[in-house]
Amino acid sequence: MQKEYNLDYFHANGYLRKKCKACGDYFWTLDTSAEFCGDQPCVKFSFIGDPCAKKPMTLPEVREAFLSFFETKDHSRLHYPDTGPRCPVVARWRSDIYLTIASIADFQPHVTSGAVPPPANPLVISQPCIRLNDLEEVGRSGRHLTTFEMMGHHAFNKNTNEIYWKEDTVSYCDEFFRTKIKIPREAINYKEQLWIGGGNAGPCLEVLAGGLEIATLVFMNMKQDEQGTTVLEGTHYSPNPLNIVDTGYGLERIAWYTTGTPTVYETALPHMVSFLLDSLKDTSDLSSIYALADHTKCLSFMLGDGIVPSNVKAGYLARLIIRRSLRFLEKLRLNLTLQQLVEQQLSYLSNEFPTLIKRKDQISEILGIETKRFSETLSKGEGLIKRILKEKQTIDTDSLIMLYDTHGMPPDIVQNIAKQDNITVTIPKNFDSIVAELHSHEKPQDDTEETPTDLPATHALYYDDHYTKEFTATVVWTQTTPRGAEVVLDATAFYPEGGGQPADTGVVTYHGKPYQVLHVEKRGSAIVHLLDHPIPIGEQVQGKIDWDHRYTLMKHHTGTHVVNGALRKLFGEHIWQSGSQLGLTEARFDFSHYKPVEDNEIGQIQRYANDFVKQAVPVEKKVMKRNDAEKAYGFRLYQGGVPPGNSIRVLNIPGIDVEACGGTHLNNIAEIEKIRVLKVERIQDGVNRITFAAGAMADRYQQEETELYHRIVQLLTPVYTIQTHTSVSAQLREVENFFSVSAAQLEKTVQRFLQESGKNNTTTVQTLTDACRHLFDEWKTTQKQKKLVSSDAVEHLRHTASLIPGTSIKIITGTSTSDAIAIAGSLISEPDYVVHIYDGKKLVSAASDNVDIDLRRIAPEIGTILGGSGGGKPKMTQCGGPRRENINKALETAKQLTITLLKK
RNA sequence: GGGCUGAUAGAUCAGCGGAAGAUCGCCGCCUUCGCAAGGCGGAGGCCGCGGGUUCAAAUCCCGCUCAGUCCA
Repeated sequence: MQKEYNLDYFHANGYLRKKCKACGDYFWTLDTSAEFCGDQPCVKFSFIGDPCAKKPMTLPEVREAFLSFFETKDHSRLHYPDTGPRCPVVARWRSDIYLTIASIADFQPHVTSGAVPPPANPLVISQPCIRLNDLEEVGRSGRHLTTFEMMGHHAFNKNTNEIYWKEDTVSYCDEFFRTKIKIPREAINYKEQLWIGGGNAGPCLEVLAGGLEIATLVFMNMKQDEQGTTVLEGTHYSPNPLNIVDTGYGLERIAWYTTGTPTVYETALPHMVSFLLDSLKDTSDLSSIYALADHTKCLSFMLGDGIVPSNVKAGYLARLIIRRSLRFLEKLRLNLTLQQLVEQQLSYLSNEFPTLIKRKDQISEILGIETKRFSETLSKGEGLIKRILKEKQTIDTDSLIMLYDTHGMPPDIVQNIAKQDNITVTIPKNFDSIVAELHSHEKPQDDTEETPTDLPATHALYYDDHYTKEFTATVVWTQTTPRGAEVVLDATAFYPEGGGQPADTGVVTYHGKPYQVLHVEKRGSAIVHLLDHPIPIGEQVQGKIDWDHRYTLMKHHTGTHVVNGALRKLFGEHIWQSGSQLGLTEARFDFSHYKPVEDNEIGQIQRYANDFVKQAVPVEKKVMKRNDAEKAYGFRLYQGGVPPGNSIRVLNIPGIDVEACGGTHLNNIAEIEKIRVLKVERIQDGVNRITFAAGAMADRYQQEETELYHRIVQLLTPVYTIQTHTSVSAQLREVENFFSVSAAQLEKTVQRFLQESGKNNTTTVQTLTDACRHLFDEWKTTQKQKKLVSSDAVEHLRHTASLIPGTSIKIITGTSTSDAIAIAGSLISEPDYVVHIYDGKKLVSAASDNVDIDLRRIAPEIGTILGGSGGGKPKMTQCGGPRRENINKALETAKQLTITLLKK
């Protein structure tokens, strides 16, 4: 490895290779007396209060110095449509991470693997990054930040085309720090290290000054490979097709080095720190102030770049930061809301990052919602804690874990609440690992790896023309499986299942005989047709897809993009696809949004979508170079996932929606005809699902809905005269809500309420909704009356009482039309009674409080006579069974058994 | 995506196979010059929806819906 670092540049400039006395690692230095590598913990910070740089610099000054310096060295700056010179902090172009954690992350995995050429080469960028790994240290350590900018100059070298490699990289670094930041050469050491991360590895030099790592120069030349011959930390690596210069210059750290402030926070977050200090009476808790200054910046980027708080994925991370911030706010007793602080932060960031403040209103709304939600969670949790304390007098580890894992109560908050009752709660040291252990049994989801096949590739005719219905092709491969004959053709118009679009159906004709296409799927670059009958290799066949089937799917697919556009128009740029499934009768589209969709918004979505359809916008379908597409449309392209490869299919509906999409689509959105929203529901925190139908299917739903409406009106007609019949769907929704049932159960439910209410007079009302409300009230009244005991009936039964000889106890057996429990209860409110009452459904036995009897000893026997059984409490039992004809015998037996029981 | 909770009065919850409860809030009366407090009384429940088991389900079992929360 040593030769990896043996650079001409070091030798030519008089650098010495030394071994650190503390850690034993090697480093290059001009300082002949240097004994230590210059990294922590081998040395302490030496620049605080005593910066070696000539003058303090601000973040924008350092950033611009860096970018323009590398521009003079032929590096290009980048530009994206949404975010300008940077990528978003939410890594939309990657499926393996949620947040952008390094400048090189912008180019992984496609550029670094060599599949896609870099957007420029070499290039320079200052990329805002978010890392939550050392969250606990933020504010406390004086140097950790969740949000920072990693400045990088990157060169992607192919063997044939080397831009530059180690020598230039070190030379640029030296020149940049010497001339732009004005750090004396002697103050900087270069430490030899190995860099491993994200499936790549390579030698690297850490650039150290004053005990601070101000840059890392990585020479990424290896990739993870089981066949590889290089073994690093137990993993095999082989040479990467590209030699990548991956540098990371810490913007905040470099600036900090020039200012020498007590912590990095005064330099990285100068305005916010002083704003907080000015707003506080007690400024002693500096670490909380720093953390809050940091977290509000983190939130500005997260929410500004469109993350919607949620209990999953990136949204969960946003919520984590929101809740941590709220607790710091509480701890500091700051008289401001989180909303106000983030607004403040946004105003500080607005010059450097103008896109963030555009979303200010939504960010504020989100923070308002989240603040309220957290306080609700806490107050619920507080009640729970109080109850546990009441019961157990203490909170053991199990409860502590339960409170956190199930109810989101952080242990230190539990501790504080218990303290109010003078109860000490100890948090076990391994609390975090206990929580981790709880979740460790989950199996990691195995990504469905495509089994590599050597099937012959199929030419996809549906991409040549999305409207291809018939074609001629040759069988190039076949095999028979239990589910049918698998056939690969040299070309096909049959669309294989994928991207939420179901497979095409239809027939393949061979020798004049049509064979059903049962399923179509993609396997590698081959498209496999599942037929009900085999066809030999080499034969020519005619394919014909079921056009009705496909055309409906196309309407739904293009419709989905239009609905996405409508949602974005109504709600804003944070709308992002989180799932999509097309069907024949309907399509559903899941999207991020920070609150449930309100009823009146459903109509608005539908109106926007249909307005778009009326505009008859032609749909552009084109294959684009990935870089060109990203440059033109931004990362919004990747709503439906990130396709691999250098070329991607872009579906652009100008002014409405543009996405990378592999599906088949209409030529003009007018062909959608119409869109009807069927349902909007919240499927997850922060995610809503909209279900809609397009074209003829929309009509069908409308018709079904109207029919349902009229059937219900018909049901109600005998007792309700409904005068107006408008907004049928809205009314049905309202009524479904009111009875808390789904549309499928609505009829049944209305019928049930009609029957149970026993209503027989006619009432005139305005609408169906009014009728249902009225019916419900009637039903309630009836239910109450059933429970009411008629005093006449009670008195009548009381007159039939007979005294049990030799006792003061009176016995009553009889039947009643109202609830036997109520009647019996009323009879035994006076002392000395034992009663057996039957109401047609059950036989209730009950005894007055003063009667010494255990009725449970006879209840099963009485029940048996009725063909069932019975039981209950000593002085109140119930029994029954299907054989109602035996009731007289049962009552008589009850009487006899009671007498026997009492005589004992 | 995977767990774990929960759904009962307007609110917070108890009950966890045998007459739907408590506390707060609400209404009325008593007390007071008036208010608060106190005393007495009252109204207010499809026990989330749909099935199943049982003589009997708020309670047990299975779906569904909604909500909360943790992890990646």
